[in-house]
Order: sequence, then structure tokens, then C-alpha cells
Amino acid sequence: MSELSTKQSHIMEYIRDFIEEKDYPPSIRDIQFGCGISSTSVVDYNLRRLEEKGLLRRDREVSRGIELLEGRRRRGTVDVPVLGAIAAGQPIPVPTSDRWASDVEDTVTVTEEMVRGHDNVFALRVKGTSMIEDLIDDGDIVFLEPATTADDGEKVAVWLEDRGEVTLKRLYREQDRIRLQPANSTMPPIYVDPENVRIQGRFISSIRPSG
Amino acid sequence: MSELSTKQSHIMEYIRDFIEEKDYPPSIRDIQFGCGISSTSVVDYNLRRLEEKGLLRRDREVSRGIELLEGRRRRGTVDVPVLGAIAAGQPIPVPTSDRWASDVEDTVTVTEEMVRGHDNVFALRVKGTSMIEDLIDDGDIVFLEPATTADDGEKVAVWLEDRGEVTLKRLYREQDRIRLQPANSTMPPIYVDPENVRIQGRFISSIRPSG
DNA sequence: AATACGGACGAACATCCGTTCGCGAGGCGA
DNA sequence: TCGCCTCGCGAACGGATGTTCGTCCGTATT
Repeated sequence: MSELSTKQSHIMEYIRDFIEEKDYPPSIRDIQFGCGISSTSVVDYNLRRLEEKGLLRRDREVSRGIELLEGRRRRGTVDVPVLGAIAAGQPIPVPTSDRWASDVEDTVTVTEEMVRGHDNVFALRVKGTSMIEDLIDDGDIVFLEPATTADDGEKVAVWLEDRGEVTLKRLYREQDRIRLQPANSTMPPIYVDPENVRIQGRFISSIRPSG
Repeated sequence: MSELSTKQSHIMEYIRDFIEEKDYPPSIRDIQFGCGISSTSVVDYNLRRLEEKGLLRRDREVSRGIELLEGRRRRGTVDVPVLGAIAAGQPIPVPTSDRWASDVEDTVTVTEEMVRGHDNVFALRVKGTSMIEDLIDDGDIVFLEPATTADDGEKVAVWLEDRGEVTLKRLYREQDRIRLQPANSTMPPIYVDPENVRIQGRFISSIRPSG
């Protein structure tokens, strides 16, 4: 029904790249040559289809009157997927079992400096106040970088296999166990078997949406 | 030398607004009518001047081939002026005396939700850790809304007239004095005469640039 | 006063560019 | 097989738009 043909997604991609590079939309003939299409009418035809599908808006009779309606990201910002909630109080289960999958429930747009120098950053909503002394409050959004290892004392999101839960804590290795330390003096640390722990991500930064 | 004539800044503003609204640049004739200019050549002339001054870039022979080179703000973000540093430890003086003036030393771009619902927001760099228990650390940037009053317990930036300093604290009114309370149990409150205190801004939110 | 120059006018010109139209190749159900 | 629809092709039409050119005016400069 609302599938895009190869040509249509090619056109979309071309428009995106064109705007990204030049800061103004392509003309129909720009698209024609850029996508190797033989006629302007074909471009027009597909543009109409794309407009019907709500992917863009066109101003008639106006040169380059194309406006993309999809996520218009601005230079200097990045969209980070919010994969769900994470416990900073009592550990709570996350919807996906093994590896939190690709079904993104939401997205937050932040300026680049919040995640600068890190790749594949994802975000989680914090529940609880167990990391309050590390300046992470209930309701904050934390940004994490995928990781499977961590140094002692680092703030990490860990998956506790037996509990089926994920939690945000500082991680310390002790003899034959791992200590997950809340940053809240009213809460005791959690001790777990190393085999039971899978590090999922390393803390980068957090934001607190204004209330 | 590089001053803009009235007409030129009018044109710049028009282009900005046009792009903001339509997502593609105006044609020369759009600018002509939009700015009440009698001839397209006048627009062309001034666009060349603006191009020389580095405020925009033009693609010759291309309709709407105008690209603004100034801060291209993206939808959903706002630029907040950073007016300087503020003490969250020992109060430190701010450069301007009475009212921190309009010379902005820097700017931060943040997504709208950080300051949603507030006007004329400005930002200050935090020095010190006196507000650490309110999750505001050294190096954070705090966003404030201009205000001259505050309820008890609110976090405010206050100007201490006799000291010539400004500081970020929680404010409490007591009999005939005002208590400025740090959020750091190792630090004592500051007591000041009400006449000596001028509230400058009310805390909205803060960010912690990733390190 | 003569000259130079920034800035503005208005009109003509040459493209640029969106739109339209006729035609044709497949795919699909009746 | 006969429509009917989707998709594509190529060309031509005409409006949209950037560019250029001759002219004019006001303000220094000489």
C-alpha cells in the first residue's frame, strides 16, 4: 500500500543528500539527472506519489518548491533512539529479552556535543533515584554507548540474566563476584555472579527535560 | 566596513523567515516584493554585497540558489546566550556590574524542550560544586529565566550588591534576612540583608556537556 | 564645476524549470 | 481478448527566475 518503489526511495535519498549539501531543494531536472531518470515527467509522477504518501510537500508552479516532511534534522543535532526505561532504583525488566531490539519506542533529538565522539549512542529513560548522587534523577534520559566491557567504577547498563532485568549502576569487580553500586547512600549494593552479568552500554551523559 | 545597510539586514531577515516557513529559499522576486524593493537588480546588487561579506552563498544561474551561512538554526532548537560564569561554590564576580549586559561571550544550542515554556532564557557556566545535591555539578551549564522574585526554596541566581558577585543558590526568607542555601552539606548557608540581594534569574534546567 | 562612485531603477533577455500531453509497455481482472 | 491501471518516455509550452545593461541621483573628491 504505502511501499516505496526503488525509484521513489532513490529520489527521496537524492533529495535528502541534495539539501544536506546545498541547503536548498533540487529542481525536477536535478533529480532527473541525479537519479538517472530519462524524463522530467517521470520525476513529477513519482513526486506526486511521494506527496500523496505524505513524505513531502510541493508548492505548485514554484521552482524547487519541495519540502521534505520526514524528520528534518538540523545540522548539529542528532536523533537518539530511546529504547525504553532503565532502573536506577529497583531493577525493572526491559521488553526485549536478549538484546534490546530495534523496535524504537521513541526518539530524542539532542545537540551533538551531548554524544560527541561516540557511536551508535542510544538512550534510556531513568526510573528511580538510585543514581541520584551521580546527578542522575528519576525521569532523566541517559545516553549510553554500546559496550561489553567496563572499567571498575564506570556507570554501565547491565543485563541481569537470571532476573531478566536491566539496571544502571556503577560496576566493581570483587574476588568472584561483581558489585553493582547505586549512587544513593540509602540503597545497598547488589552482588551478582559474573556469569550472570552482561554489560550492555557505557554511560556517556544525561539530560533532564525541563519541567 | 562590514556594516549592513537597512535594506541588507531587511533582506537577510526576510530570507531567514522565508526559509523558516517554507523550507526552501526565496527567489529574487520573492525578496523584491517581500521587502518592497522596486527592482530585481537592486536585490541582486545587495545579495552580491551580502555574499562578499560572507553572510550567504549563491549558486549562479540556479533558481533560489541562496544558502545562508550564518547560524543555520534547525527547527526544534534554540540558541541560548551564555552570559558568563556563575558561582556555585564561592561567589565570583561577573564582568558586568548592574545588569549583565548584552555582550554575549558564547552561545549554546539546545533542543527546545530544555527551555520549553520560558522566555528570554539565558545560560551560565557553573563554577564549583555547591549545588551538587541538586544535581548541578562543576562545569554544567544552567538555564535561567529572568526573574526578580522567587518563592522560598527556589534555585535562583542572585546578585550580591555589596560583594559585587553573583551566585546560584536556593533562596529562603527568614525574619529580617535572606538565607542562600547551597545544596552541598559541606557548605554553610550564606546570610545576607534583603536590601543587598537582587534576584536575577530563576533556574529552569541544566545540561552537562559530555566529557 | 567636473569627476568618480555607491546605490537604485526599470526593462529586456536567456535560462531554468514545473507542467502537460500523447504514446507505449506490462500487469491484471473480467 | 478487451479494458483499465501503473509506470515510464520524450517533447513542447509557458511561467518563473537569475542576469545584464543603460540610466539616474546624491554624495564626496579633486
